[in-house]
Amino acid sequence: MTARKSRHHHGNLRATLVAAGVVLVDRSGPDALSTRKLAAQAGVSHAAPAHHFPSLTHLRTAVAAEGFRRFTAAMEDAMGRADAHPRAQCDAACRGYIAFARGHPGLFQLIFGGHDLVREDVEFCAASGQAAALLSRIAAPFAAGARDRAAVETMIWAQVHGFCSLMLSGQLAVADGIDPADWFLSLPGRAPVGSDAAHFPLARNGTAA
Amino acid sequence: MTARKSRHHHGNLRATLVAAGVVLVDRSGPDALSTRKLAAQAGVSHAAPAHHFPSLTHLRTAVAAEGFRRFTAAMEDAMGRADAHPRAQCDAACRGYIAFARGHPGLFQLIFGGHDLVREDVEFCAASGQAAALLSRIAAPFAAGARDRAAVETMIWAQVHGFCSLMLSGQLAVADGIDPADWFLSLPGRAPVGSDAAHFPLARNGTAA
DNA sequence: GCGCAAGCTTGACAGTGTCAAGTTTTCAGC
DNA sequence: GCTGAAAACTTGACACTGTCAAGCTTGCGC
Repeated sequence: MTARKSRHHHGNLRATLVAAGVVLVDRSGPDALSTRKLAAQAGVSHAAPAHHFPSLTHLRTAVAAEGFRRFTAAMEDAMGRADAHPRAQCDAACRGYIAFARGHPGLFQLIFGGHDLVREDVEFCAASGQAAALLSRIAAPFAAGARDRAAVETMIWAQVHGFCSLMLSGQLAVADGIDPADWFLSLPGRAPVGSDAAHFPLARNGTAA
Repeated sequence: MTARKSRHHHGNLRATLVAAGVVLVDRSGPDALSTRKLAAQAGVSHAAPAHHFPSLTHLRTAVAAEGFRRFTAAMEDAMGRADAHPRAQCDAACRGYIAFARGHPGLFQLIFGGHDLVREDVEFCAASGQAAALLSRIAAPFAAGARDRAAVETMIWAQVHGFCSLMLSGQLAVADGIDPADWFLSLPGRAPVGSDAAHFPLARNGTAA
């Protein structure tokens, strides 16, 4: 189905470019993305991508959207293999978060690293919105009111995201032989805390509830 | 002293390039950095920077080192204007952290955004080491043992850094009219928590100690 | 005053994104 | 089943990028 014979029309160029872009970013980082490289890899001329993406920024945005989908999938995957208990689900999501950042640093940095993206792109918004919705769902059991909910969401996200971000930028060295996710989950005072006593199997100081 | 007349020798090119680089990154983001642009701005030929920096990555690293120095200065400045109490110092450092991220998003992303940098550069290591040392000093009063100290450091840094990082990448919208630093400092469960009761003027649930 | 090294220039090269114009293919409407 | 128009792709060009190889200019130690 892909590139039957070697015709003038590729038939599926847009998807091919995005897929190749994901691989390239994953391997060589966000800055390695190049319309000409992807065009060559897809076997088309250097200007072909321009007919599917108005600019490199748009192509980068499409790759980032796919990155967001895989990011969400990483969390959902970890959650699917965990207990249904709210705290276990939250911990699992954090594990998925950290695993994605470690396994796909290029995509992680493309998504969160402040690169030039078309932030109002509908596909990108949908993909990032799904990730945000997942975080929101995880935070819900730990919050009473709307303000609590925003606060708990922010804390969960900020903590795990800051941990990943610092780890990737080399500012936070985790000792050899220690799994970063284990280390993160063992940190005292990790969110959610506060009004979540009912869903919190371990008390804040490490003693059983 | 700068560029006397218009001589062949600039006299202070290295420092001039870094200074112009800081301004450029501050204005237009890390990706706008270009040896030719800086050369033109300094009034020298396009290949002149190569005699002071082996590659663009080295120039970028020098700019990042200066960025780290200003980042540290922003925290120290806020701390200087705050009470000497450990908790007040920690809060002030967070305010400085957030103020720097908001005021200089380009430099913040250059430093922490996973860009290509010469991480073993001595000047860069010194600059980033000073920031880490400051964080360590702030965390010290809240930690009992060595493991606690690393954990508290990690939590403080991860929380505020994640908050800033998500804010800059547009994933975390702070309501209009609310100061992001105020909102962050008001979050329940913010580190340091745990063994810091003696230095914690407010109890964890918001009631006075 | 001389010589040499450092600092800077000029020119070139391969690579990039983007535009304009031309060619090929697909497909809807008759 | 043909036709014309639109979509898909190519070719060529342009300005821009980082980097290299030469050569020129200047300052400074001797």
